[in-house]
Amino acid sequence: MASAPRLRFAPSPTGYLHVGSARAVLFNWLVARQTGGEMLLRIEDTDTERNRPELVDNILEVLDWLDLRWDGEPVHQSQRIDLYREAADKLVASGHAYWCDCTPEQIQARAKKRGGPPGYDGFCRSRGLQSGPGTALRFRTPDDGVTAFEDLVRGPVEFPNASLEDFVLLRSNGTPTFLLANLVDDADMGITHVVRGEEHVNGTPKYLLIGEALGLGYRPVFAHLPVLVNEQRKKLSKRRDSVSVADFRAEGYLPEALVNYLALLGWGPKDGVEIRPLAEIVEQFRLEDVTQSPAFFDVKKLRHFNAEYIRALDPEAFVERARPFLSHGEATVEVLEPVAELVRDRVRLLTEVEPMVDFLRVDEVAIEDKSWQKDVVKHGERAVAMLDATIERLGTCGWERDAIEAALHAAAAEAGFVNDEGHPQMSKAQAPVRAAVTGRSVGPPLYESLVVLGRDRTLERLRQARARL
RNA sequence: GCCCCCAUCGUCUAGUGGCCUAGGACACCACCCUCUCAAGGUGGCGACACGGGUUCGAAUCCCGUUGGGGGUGCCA
Repeated sequence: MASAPRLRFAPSPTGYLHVGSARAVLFNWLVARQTGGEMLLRIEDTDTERNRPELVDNILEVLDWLDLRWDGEPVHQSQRIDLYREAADKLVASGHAYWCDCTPEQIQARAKKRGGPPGYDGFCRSRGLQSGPGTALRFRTPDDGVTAFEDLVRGPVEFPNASLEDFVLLRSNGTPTFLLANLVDDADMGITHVVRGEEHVNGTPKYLLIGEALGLGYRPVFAHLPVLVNEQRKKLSKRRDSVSVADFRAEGYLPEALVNYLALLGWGPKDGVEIRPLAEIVEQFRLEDVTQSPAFFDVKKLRHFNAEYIRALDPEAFVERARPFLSHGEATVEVLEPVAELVRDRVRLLTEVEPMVDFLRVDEVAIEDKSWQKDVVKHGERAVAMLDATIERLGTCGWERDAIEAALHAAAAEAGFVNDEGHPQMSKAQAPVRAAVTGRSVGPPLYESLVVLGRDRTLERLRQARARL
């Protein structure tokens, strides 16, 4: 009886979770959800030197934010060391592994002297060394033959064993390396699909060889995803590129938008519909359809997706999602609520909300120099007339949207902002008013904004601007 | 050096021998709509890296070249 697929995401806590890893999780998760299988989480923390336990929290937290949940409890390799040592012992006993006391310097020096390819030369293969301080355990790779495997995204892959060096299984401090722990755990956890980054392709024959030597009869299905690259077409790196998922969260991206976008890197739905519910992606996703070429992470397109997702929110939900990004809390929420829909349609990031409505909250608005020049000073006498007429009309009109609109139309006509047919030219006439009241050239629709601002504060700002002229 | 891989608009992709004078999306440009800005509408710019084959026919298959990437660690 075939059991349900088991996938795994196996990060090492050596850095914050970045978008490349997030995509790897997503693809694993998609397969798990689609097949009714499981996605397990395994923390690969065998390298005690670089390991930063506090980063595990970041990884878990980010996965939770993305809503890409794992099944069961996370497995920590650091708590399973005995398992790997046991496997190592078996390999020594069967002659598949041997102890080596060469230092990296010695290995390098010999390679240089030899003039050939760098890498370990098998120096200790037949020295019969015993385990001891300063000795690492190496795997004896076959000298001939090939190791082949089937890859869902790249098809059949073959490696000549002669190109494989005798790699380290156990460090001289006794800790297992990635290859050993990875294989042992995948087999032990019953992982059926290994879906991971392309950078692991070359290590796969070694992984397989360990399994064979152990007599495990274990053979998962592989899928190596093309790497994500930056504008220089280099693999995304945490050092060079700012690609931490937590940073995107802080910038005001919605997890749904990020996940949707990530799904489209290296894969596309047959019908070409890009922005769609995750459930549909789960249904349509196929590892076999994943592209083999690297993909550039395009923030501009992500931003567009984000704007679309924000616009799809209903006003109440929008306010809730924006809430964590409002540094003045309830005071901002109060002024945002009446214009929530108008603001929601104009922001691409949640961090853009506050600057857009701040003029409604503050007591005194600072007018940006650029706006003052462009929208007021440049219009000269007509701007003066517009401000005067507006102060006049808004002082007495009713204080609701339509009344305000009518008042501004009348003021525009009075100030001479009219076209050939005598209709008010509001695109120009509103500029001085907007600048005076909001301090900026762009923002939410003016009439609705004034309703929220209130008559007193509106008039006060208009008078102050007028006084500057 | 050696091993592995990739190659369609600027970017993400559709395309699996004829439906392709190559489709969509983002970006960009123009116009329309319009109280600013968005959104929306219309149109535009824009690609099969190159050279050989195979075939009646190639973006699609094969070989080579060029370009790019990944790996080559007592990192994962």
